[in-house]
Amino acid sequence: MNPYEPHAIEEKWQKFWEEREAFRVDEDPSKQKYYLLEMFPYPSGKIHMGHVRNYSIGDVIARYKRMQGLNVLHPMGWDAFGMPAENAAIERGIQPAAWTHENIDYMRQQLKRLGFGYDWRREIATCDVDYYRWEQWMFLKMYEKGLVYRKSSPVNFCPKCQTVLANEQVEGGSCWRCGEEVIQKELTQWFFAITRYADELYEYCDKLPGWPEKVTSMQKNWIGKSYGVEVHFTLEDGRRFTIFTTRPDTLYGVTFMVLAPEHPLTLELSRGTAQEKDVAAFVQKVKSQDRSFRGEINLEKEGVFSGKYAINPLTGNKIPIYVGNFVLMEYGTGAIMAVPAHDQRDYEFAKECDLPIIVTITPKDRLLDPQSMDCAYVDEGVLVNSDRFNGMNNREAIGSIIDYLEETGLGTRTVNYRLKDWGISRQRYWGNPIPIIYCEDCGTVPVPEKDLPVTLPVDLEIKVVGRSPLADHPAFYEVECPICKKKARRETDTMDTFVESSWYFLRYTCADYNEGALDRKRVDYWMPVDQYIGGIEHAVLHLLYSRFFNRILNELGLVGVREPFENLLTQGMVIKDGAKMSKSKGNVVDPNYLIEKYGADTARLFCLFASPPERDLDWNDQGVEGSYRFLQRVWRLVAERAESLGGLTAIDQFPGAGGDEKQLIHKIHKTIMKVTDDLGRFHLNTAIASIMELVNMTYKFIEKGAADERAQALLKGTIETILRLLFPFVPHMASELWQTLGGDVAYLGLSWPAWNADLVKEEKVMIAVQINGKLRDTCEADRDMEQEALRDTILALEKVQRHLEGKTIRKTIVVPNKLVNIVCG
RNA sequence: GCGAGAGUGGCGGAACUGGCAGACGCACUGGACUUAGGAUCCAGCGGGUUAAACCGUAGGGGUUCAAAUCCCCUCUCUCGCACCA
Repeated sequence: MNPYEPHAIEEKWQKFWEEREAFRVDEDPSKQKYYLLEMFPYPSGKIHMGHVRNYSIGDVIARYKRMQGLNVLHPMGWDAFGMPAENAAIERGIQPAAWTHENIDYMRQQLKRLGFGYDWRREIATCDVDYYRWEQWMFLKMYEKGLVYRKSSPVNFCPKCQTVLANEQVEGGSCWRCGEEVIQKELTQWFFAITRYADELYEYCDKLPGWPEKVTSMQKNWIGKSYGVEVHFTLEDGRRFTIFTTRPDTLYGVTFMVLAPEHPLTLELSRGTAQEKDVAAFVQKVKSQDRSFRGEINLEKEGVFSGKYAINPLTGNKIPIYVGNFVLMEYGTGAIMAVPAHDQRDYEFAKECDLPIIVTITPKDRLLDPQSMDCAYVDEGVLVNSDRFNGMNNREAIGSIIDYLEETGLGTRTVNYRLKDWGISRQRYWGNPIPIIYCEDCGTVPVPEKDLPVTLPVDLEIKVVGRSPLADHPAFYEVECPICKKKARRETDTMDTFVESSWYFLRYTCADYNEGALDRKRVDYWMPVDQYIGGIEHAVLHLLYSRFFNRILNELGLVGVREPFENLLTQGMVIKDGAKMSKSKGNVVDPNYLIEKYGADTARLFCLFASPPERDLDWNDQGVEGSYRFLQRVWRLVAERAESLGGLTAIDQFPGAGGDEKQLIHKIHKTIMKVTDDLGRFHLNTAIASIMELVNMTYKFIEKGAADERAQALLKGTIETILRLLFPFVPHMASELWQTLGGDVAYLGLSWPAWNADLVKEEKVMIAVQINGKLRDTCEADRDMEQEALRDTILALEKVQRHLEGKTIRKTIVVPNKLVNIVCG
């Protein structure tokens, strides 16, 4: 017997697949398609365990679906633009392009070494002109439709990365990539009008049954849809200003208003009043505080009187207008009505500034006294001090008051969203150039389609500066205006790299297409993605952007579907010693080391066996040993008897089988059923466990003799089933052993075993015998045995008799083929 | 605070619609084979007991013949959002 030598075997089969283009796939309308996608990696240098896990899961599913006869698209590519390339270039004086392509070459080889089966003809690197040129074209189309616009606004800026970040890319006030504290900066930049799709993106979250609820709920949370009303308050001079509230039921309890420091009225109102200086100073102070400080939850409420009053439209009361640090310009209208009796923040502010409190909702069981309240009353109750609405339940009052406001023209029913438009300008070099030209006479001019692509120059020196290095590269930015032909300046910002990842899955379907961005025919054959697999960290970023982008491309007629990803699987992180693997923690396991020591099959198997895909995987070196041991056990099982089994015709059943043979036949078919079922639900760990059981039983079967030819044929059949079930998980070993047994390997990769339902059922079943719900005995019985007969058998059992002694049977519950419960007392 | 999810042996984890809790693996213990074993094989492995009884799925109640699973309350942990009006 040859010993198990993973390296030689793996190299052999990888070469075999490569030579035959085994994973090449073409559109074939006669076959059912299956588009399986894993999130493409950033080419940072080398593959890490998170990738190994992600892609192992994907590879199992892809191979399994192929074995089931589906036409499987399983592509791979590179999210190749981004800052690490630029940083590496600055540190080492090399070109980002060179650095990136080197990394890609290395990592591609690593993926191949792990035996993942991709259709490499469809490989994409987003930094290639042939990719990003189409994105520029899409930008122009969006520009035509008014879905891209430019505005000046305070933006999140990471001082370390020296660039702008979208709202989604700020995590708790820090940069999502480097963790540096984000500051606010006033910049003019380009925005994608994602808010126009806010409602649809929100509502469709409930129409994505194949997505984990966690993800859709995070997206809904992020979009932050809330129903309310815009209410118009009047200034003393008669001018109106508008606030947004979700609580119109508390309108009669408004005792003051608060404006955000950035609100356009803030400085204006105080002008010429005694408050002018105070307000100006306060606004200055708040502006100087950075965002994370401002967002601090326990930040003390501060504010100053603006010097002016407003009129409550319902009561006619004159109420003071304040400027407060807790009101955000970005949400609603940047101005609020304050109801200290029923809103905790307003309450705190009222206490701070000594403002009156009017109760308008009271609980049923007690009276609220504004003097003695120590916090706002926010629960349900009945309206008081609310004129015609007195006595109503406050929830019902919301609708009635809104109706009244609309009738009288004092307010409008509105829906407000937390989601902001997506700022995509980045002051960096290694990204997709925004195809825009600024001309002194003609203004903002989109690059004409015929002039695309705007190619990113690859011959410039890269330094750390607070703006794109392209801005120091005249050869790039000096252009002539496409309209007037005068000297003009090219936009030097590049696009957020999340733009590239928002449509790469579409380009895979037609990666070689060069007559346009997408070949609709092929896109339509493959889309939507049947199964998407990736990390939870992209729950709102990439996944939300992609849903948005796909809608736009749908409207541009490039894609037929509205939602790009039918089913989503979010795999957990790889944990070691209680923390996510990271260089700083020093708990990284290098996939290369694993491959060298155990081979790719073991690395894959362990990643899949140690825990179910959605959960975090706790890395355990001894567990890897266990997986390795199992594979060796399988190896020995087959290799030791390959010669003697070689000439036999395998069988997985025969009529009249009995004893051990019957048991084994049953186990074969049951295992096929179980593994098939588990793979359908992504329970890869339990699928492996049941294959292990079958292997264990096969060893037992051998141990017991099984010398005659029929038993040997059955043994061969069992082994073949094991190999076919194992193929998606450990394709190299399965192929090698299959071949050792004289099988056609091309066939192995294309045949998922079927089970015989009759053989899954056992003739004898074990019945659990309970007395008063407690297990007292077990008993073998014939399948589907007559209930009366079963009852008699069980009552005759010694242990049962002992427990029944002196008692009367009240009831007997029989669960067919499973359990009998005798109730007595 | 809001939203989502989780809590099962020493560990990773099983148990689809309520029906024998702990599959499979790791670790551990004993044995076999061996000059040797960190290889392999056999046996054991929730607590408890000579054996049983009994106790066990975060804790407490409930529904049910029967609950890890369903309902209510409490606790703990993880994740996301967070002065969102």
